[in-house]
Amino acid sequence: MSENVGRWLRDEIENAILSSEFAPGERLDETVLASRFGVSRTPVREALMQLNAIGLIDIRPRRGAVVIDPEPHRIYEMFEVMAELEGLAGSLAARRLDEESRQAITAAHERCERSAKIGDSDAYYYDNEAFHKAIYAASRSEFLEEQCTQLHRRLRPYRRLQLRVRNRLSTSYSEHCGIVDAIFAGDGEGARRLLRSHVGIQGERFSDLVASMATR
Amino acid sequence: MSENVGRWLRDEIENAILSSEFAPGERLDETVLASRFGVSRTPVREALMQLNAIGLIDIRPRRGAVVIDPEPHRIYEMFEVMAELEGLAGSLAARRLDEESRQAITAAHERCERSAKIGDSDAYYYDNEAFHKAIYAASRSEFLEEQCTQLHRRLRPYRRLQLRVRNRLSTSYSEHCGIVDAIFAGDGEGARRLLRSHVGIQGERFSDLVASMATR
DNA sequence: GTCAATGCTCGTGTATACAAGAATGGCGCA
DNA sequence: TGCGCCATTCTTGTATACACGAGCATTGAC
Repeated sequence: MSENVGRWLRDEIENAILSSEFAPGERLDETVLASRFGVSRTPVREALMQLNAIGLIDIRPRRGAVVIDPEPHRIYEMFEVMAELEGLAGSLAARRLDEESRQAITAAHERCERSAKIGDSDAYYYDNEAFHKAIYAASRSEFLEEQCTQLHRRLRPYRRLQLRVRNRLSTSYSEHCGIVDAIFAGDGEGARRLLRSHVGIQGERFSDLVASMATR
Repeated sequence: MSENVGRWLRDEIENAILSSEFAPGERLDETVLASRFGVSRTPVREALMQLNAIGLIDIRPRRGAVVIDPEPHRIYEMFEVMAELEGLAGSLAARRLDEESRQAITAAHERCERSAKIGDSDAYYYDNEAFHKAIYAASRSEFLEEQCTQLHRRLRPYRRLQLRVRNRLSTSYSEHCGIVDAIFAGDGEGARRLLRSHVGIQGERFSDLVASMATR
């Protein structure tokens, strides 16, 4: 439990939304949430305000809060921006790589390899997240790291859906290999280009996304 | 005045911070703010929470809120990310340009020309902002537009300082010309490259920034 | 004289009460 | 029987009260 109830609640509700326990479009009643978590309405309101600022829910005056239900084209736009930021992180990482970051990336990359080899999509999901976070950290730009982490969080549910697509696991891993090589070789532009196409969703991957969103 | 007091207050306090009325490092007392704006502490707290989420202030439990005083290297990182996002916006704008966006960009560009010619740095400051926003809109990516607008807002005070630097006005305008040419020619990669170097702060422009921050 | 501990005061964190607006259901009229 | 308007109820928005924690000052002891 975090230092104050509001932040703790924000994390709780955020996780509930990201894990689809609170479905998109669902109304979030302050009183219901308050009794569910055993607190008063005040910290619930604080948590909702923060989620509103993050962009996870929509609060309309006198109308209450609802979980945002983003349209596919908006998800696409978010991936587009994510690709750009990850590309920047990769290019900075390649230029600024130090021993510590190199080890962190290597470790995460090897965990991805194991998960991909045995085809464990859940394990790969977590290892993949660690891999990308290692690259954010290696960029040595705190602000960029924060922005990437935040956007990554919001896109988390859709990333998970993507991994279900046939062959995506091994494709993803082989793309990781190229990215690691570029970063370790100090090839900033190469890392940028590879990360951009790794993260972005072009062509049939967009229809995969739409399809998986429809059947969820 | 906005629909609810909290949002109105957020804007008021945000403007006060961005215009340096509330200096970096300054303590924001809830009671003082409440009496100053003639409201109770509740909406003040809501506004502060939102500003905290945006990243303009820092709220520590039982310690209250202080205006964030970003270090120069962090400002640099923010410009670095901004450059990347604007580059993306420019490349998308070049590929997706329609008549409406073309006219908006042209209009803003011509206003910049007038302000630059007469050396009116304040007018140029506003026209420049409109110019960049026209490019965000031309990208036809709502999410990217939001992200750019938000980051632009946070960097606003420093942009203003930068314009004070000798010759920056005319240099900036001539860079705009190249950007407009690239976008109108449908040259996405050219627009991206030019915008990145236009927005980013490399070399001596970083020391200019640090110097202007110190003497403000 | 200096350092540490305790107590007081100020300010934030949470709860609750009250008011205002929006939505829904019922009743009346066409 | 259907549509529209009014009233009631529910939910949010704001205010205020109370409690807890942190910081600072003062006093006592070494």
